[in-house]
Amino acid sequence: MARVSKEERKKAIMHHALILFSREGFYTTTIPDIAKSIGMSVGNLYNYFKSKEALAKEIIKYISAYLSERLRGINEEDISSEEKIHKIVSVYFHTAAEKPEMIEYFLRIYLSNREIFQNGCEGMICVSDFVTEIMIFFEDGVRKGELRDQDFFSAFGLFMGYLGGMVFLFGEEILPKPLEAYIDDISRNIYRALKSDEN
Amino acid sequence: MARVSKEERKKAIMHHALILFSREGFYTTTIPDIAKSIGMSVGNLYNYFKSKEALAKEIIKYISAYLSERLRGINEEDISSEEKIHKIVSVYFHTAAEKPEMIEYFLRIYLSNREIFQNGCEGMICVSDFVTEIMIFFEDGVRKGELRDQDFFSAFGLFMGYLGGMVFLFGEEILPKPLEAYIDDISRNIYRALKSDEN
Amino acid sequence: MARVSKEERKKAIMHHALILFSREGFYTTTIPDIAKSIGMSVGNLYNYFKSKEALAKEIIKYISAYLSERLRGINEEDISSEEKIHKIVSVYFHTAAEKPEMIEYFLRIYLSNREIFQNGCEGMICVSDFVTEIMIFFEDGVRKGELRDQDFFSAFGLFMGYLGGMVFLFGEEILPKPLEAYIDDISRNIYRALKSDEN
Amino acid sequence: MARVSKEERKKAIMHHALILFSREGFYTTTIPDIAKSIGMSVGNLYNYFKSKEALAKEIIKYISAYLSERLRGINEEDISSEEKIHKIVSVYFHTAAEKPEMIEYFLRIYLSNREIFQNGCEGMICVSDFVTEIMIFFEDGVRKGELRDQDFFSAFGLFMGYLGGMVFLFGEEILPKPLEAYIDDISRNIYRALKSDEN
DNA sequence: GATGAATGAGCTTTCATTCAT
DNA sequence: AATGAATGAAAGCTCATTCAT
Repeated sequence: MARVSKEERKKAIMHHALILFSREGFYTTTIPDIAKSIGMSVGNLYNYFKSKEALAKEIIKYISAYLSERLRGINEEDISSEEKIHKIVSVYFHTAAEKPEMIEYFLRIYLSNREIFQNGCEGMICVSDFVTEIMIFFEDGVRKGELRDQDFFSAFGLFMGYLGGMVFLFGEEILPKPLEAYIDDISRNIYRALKSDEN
Repeated sequence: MARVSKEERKKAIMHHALILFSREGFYTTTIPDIAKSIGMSVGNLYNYFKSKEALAKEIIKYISAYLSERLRGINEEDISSEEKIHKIVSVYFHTAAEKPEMIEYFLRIYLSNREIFQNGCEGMICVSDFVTEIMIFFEDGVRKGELRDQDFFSAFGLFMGYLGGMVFLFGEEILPKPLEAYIDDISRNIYRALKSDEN
Repeated sequence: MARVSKEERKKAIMHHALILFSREGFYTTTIPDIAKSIGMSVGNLYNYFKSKEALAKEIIKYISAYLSERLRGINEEDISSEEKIHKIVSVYFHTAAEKPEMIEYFLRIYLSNREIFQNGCEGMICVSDFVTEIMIFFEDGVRKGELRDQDFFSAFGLFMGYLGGMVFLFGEEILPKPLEAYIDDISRNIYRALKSDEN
Repeated sequence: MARVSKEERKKAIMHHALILFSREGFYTTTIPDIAKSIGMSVGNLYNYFKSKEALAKEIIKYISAYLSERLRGINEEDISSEEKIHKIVSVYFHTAAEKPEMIEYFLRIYLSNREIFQNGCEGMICVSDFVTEIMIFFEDGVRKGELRDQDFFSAFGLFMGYLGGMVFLFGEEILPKPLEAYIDDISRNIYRALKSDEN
């Protein structure tokens, strides 16, 4: 057990907790549930996270870092805004398909349980990396004349709400096709909504 | 106490529970909390709803009925799809501003706590009225040639995700302006995304 | 509803309660259950019996009266003790087969829930009619020289314990044959145990 | 607290619960009552037994094991059936006198509350050890020609019903003499009922 | 670091009984 | 006599967190 570093152990806990929280909900997942899923004692888990809430907060920071890193890659590419939109949608949906727990956690745990994230994650502090990348994408597009210059939140809400909504529908098993099948449609819709009129 | 009918009393309970659930969350709102907020005993509350979950399910049905009724009014008007979009966004945002508990409940309680609504509200049964109205709007628009003929869920996700996302941002007090200030922007974005190319 | 006398109404309540108590147990049967089974309101039921316990006590008195009446008939017949034993066993088993609720109530509710019958039915006050008839049977037999003169309770315990035990086994669906099939065997065993040595 | 093993702790809980259940009844004994009687917290009690019913079931198994062990000793002795009957009655009554809670539990809790023991203790599964020893005693006696060959249940019901009935009368403080004073009478009655005719 | 027994407050739910009508 | 909404105490059970080892 002493083989792995404290940091690796924390990661492992977060990974297991993320899966349980996203699958069962924050309140319906117990600390013993999490401990058992890692094969660790309840008491020891508290050596790594001082409370269930603290664990939940660290997880959302981890997810934000993960997603923003992927967005940063796209932002750094020298491609049109239209192509970037397609890539962002693609990354989001592929993540939702391959690591559904991440997006589910974002939507069902983080966004929906204000009371848990109140102290320490107010506003969007704990997901600011992620928001920043969307902002960079949007402002780049406007600067290049590819996107209409509108209120940032109108654009941000479109992106996040639309993608989140689709993943919700997918999670409810309402969508008749796999998520990836919607990438083209949705990218097009977003692009049409955001593009500048001269294009 | 016999002044009010059993049905009115149920409505009153639902109203108080709706406010508490949307404000504090399902799990962090207790039955005694609800009873106290109405000035009713805990035991008596169970004469009206057989469980906390049953209460939550009746509330979402009530919200779906409320919203779908408003949408039906719009669908019945003889106006363009563009105007309808504007009216739908307007109704949604005004509801969110005036009865924030309804939209918050929809987003934070209903959509995010699958386990609560599993038995009896699978799929979107408990909000089917509402979904139906969106479908009618969309298919009418396509039939009239005003909207592009695309996958319904691509359109539905745009509507519900986008509007929900904005209300989320508003609830987090992130939006710099009141919700209503975004009606024009958002209506335009949605219309651009959905309209047929010949328009 | 005013057609029937108060006494008839009480009987009806006792009858329904007897069935429910014997089938489901005293604590697992609720007053609303009883009220519903008669088609009467909960409040009105309390006009006839001042509490659940009072109802239970009246029921056991009723059962004792019913059984003792049958035993009195046997005691008054001019037949041998051996024949009387056979008739008593027969009455008991036929009652258990045809009105199982009576014997079940006696065994499972009355004998097993001391706390309910503590005030008002101490000792065997509420079943004294019944005990008295067994005592008459036994003392008659001794007087006639047909039964051994032994401690009354040794004889009473044999009668009541043995018969009760068989009904228990029957209720548990453990007996391979119907109750009545055991009448001869059991009568013989009791007679052998009790008869005087000169016979 | 770590002085005692988990198994010893379970035994201790069962012991205290047994006394309370037999004295006060299953439904009138609360989990807090039991916890308090051991000096343990309510929550911790649930670390040992997953429910009140599970606790009740383990207790009856324990009692059955206890009694059957004593009966096995008697069955293994090389003595006549008449002597065995005397010893069995003696063991039963001494147990009832010294550990009244055991017999009371058997009679008042186990036999009378079917609903509690329905899942997991159907038929006589949870007391099968005990029933088996009575069966061995009876069949040995028949084989040796000391007991009449009759239906096993006619004999079993006599044994268990009679002994149970006497303990009931004792528990009701109806018997004028201590239980032990009845051992000879009752043994004789049982022997007369069961013995083969040639003896 | 690691364990898991122990705590106890607090949850949802039940139900005998009352009482205004 | 009759109704059934209303009460509220108390039940069984859960679970985040602690702490002795």
